[in-house]
Amino acid sequence: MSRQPPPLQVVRPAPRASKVRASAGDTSPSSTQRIVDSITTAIVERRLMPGTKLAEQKIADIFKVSRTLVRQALNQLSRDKLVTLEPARGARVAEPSIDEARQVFEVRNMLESAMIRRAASELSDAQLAELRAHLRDEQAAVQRTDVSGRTRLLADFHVVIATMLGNQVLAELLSDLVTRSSLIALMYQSSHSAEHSFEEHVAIVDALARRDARAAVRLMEEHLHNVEHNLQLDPRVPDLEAALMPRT
Amino acid sequence: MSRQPPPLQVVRPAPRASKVRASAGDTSPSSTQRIVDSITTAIVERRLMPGTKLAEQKIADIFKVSRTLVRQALNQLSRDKLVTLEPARGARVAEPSIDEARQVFEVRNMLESAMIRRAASELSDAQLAELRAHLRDEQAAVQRTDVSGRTRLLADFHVVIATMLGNQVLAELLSDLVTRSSLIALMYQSSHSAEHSFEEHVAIVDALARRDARAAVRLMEEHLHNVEHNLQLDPRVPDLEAALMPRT
DNA sequence: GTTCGCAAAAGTGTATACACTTCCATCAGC
DNA sequence: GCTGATGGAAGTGTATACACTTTTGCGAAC
Repeated sequence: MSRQPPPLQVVRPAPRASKVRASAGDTSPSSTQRIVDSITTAIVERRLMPGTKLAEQKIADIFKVSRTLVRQALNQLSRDKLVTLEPARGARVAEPSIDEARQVFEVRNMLESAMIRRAASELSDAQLAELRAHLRDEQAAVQRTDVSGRTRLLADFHVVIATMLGNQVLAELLSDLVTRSSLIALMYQSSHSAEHSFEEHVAIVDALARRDARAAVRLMEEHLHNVEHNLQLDPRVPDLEAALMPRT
Repeated sequence: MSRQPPPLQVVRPAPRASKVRASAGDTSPSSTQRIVDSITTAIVERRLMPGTKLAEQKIADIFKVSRTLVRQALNQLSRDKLVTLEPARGARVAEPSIDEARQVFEVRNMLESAMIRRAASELSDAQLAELRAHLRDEQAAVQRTDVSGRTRLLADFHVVIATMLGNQVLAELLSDLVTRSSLIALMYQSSHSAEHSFEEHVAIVDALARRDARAAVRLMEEHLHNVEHNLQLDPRVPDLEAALMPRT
């Protein structure tokens, strides 16, 4: 009867975490980073559900390292707001609140509308071509119903633009926010389809190609609005259930 | 002859770190957080200069804890970009590049212009009164040439507005960026006086009180522009010096 | 007098040990 | 049968140990 998810399934090593962080040719990422990336990917790809307990020793066993490194990883993840740490109670996959979701999307809107405005005037034709290539990847992933790949690609779209503008600070910030958004979408079962997101991305790039800044901004704002408002944010079922089943 | 700063002066415990982070009545902050706050404050208040080596054992001795907790703190600080970690070489106070400075201010501009626009329409009269109170504190600190207090208050101005808008996510993000800006200002000797910043803050609040969103946005953008462009960002002295004295 | 090499010292990276808190099952008392 | 106490199991928090890397100082060779 418990709504509590199962206590930690297998965390497979991530295929390739397209992290913005590791800038240069980091040939051998640290063990800690490996763990962070694996857990991040597992969360974004829905293999780890919100609320799942992340016991240090179990993760340590899986990755064959000591708890020391696992703790470092969990600390990093908690700063990203992907896991929550309760003193002496351990770590679990975060369960972002409705309010937090609202705030994340508000900040994304602030950043991304300004970003896309600049993109319309500053991106080179070559960069636009790269964006189109990214869109093709998105489409391919959507068509072959590659859920994890498509989730990552749809999220990366936003980060790629930031990177193209040459602003690493922005790219890292946005990377965090986009990852958080994925967790939020996962938590509040979005009815916004991947196809829909993809099409909106296409429209945005088209506007960029026309150098139509106003349209691009409008389309980006609509896109974010759609993603946010297709979440099941109404405190209906969750509230009742949460009220009847206080999690310990 | 070395331009290298002295190898770590005393890190006095911080007086009061007005961190956005600790939300509720955190009566006993963890040791790790104590260290993070102390070092952060020390950096912002210019008691620790960029490039200063932060040896784990020395810090551990100062705070009377084990290296374990110091490492946790240094990891957090490196995520805030206040400290740079080089594998097997240890931690030093970060020396943000000119390019990073540019990017930080660009992101701040994106966030804060959108923020101040919302503030103009959404802040209550009571909140505006609070802002005025904050301005009085700023003025007092400026007048009595309380360097550390004034630095903190001038930075807090921006975070306070974010908090008033009820967006914790924005407030935390901005808090990080503002702290980074302090380190940047410290590194590139700003010629922008505290008095000048204070006066610009007053003008911004005046515009908010008139509910003049456009003026508020314009003033905020000018303010950030002034702060940024009064930095000695021209790669003149630093470049030559750096070229002649490669840091090991 | 300068440069190179080597060994000791200092410092970081990871694992492990142990104290202490929380969780959970069992059992006595009602 | 139910409630509440109790002891152990599990898990987290911090310190310490030890391997390995970088740095530094000294002396030999040129």
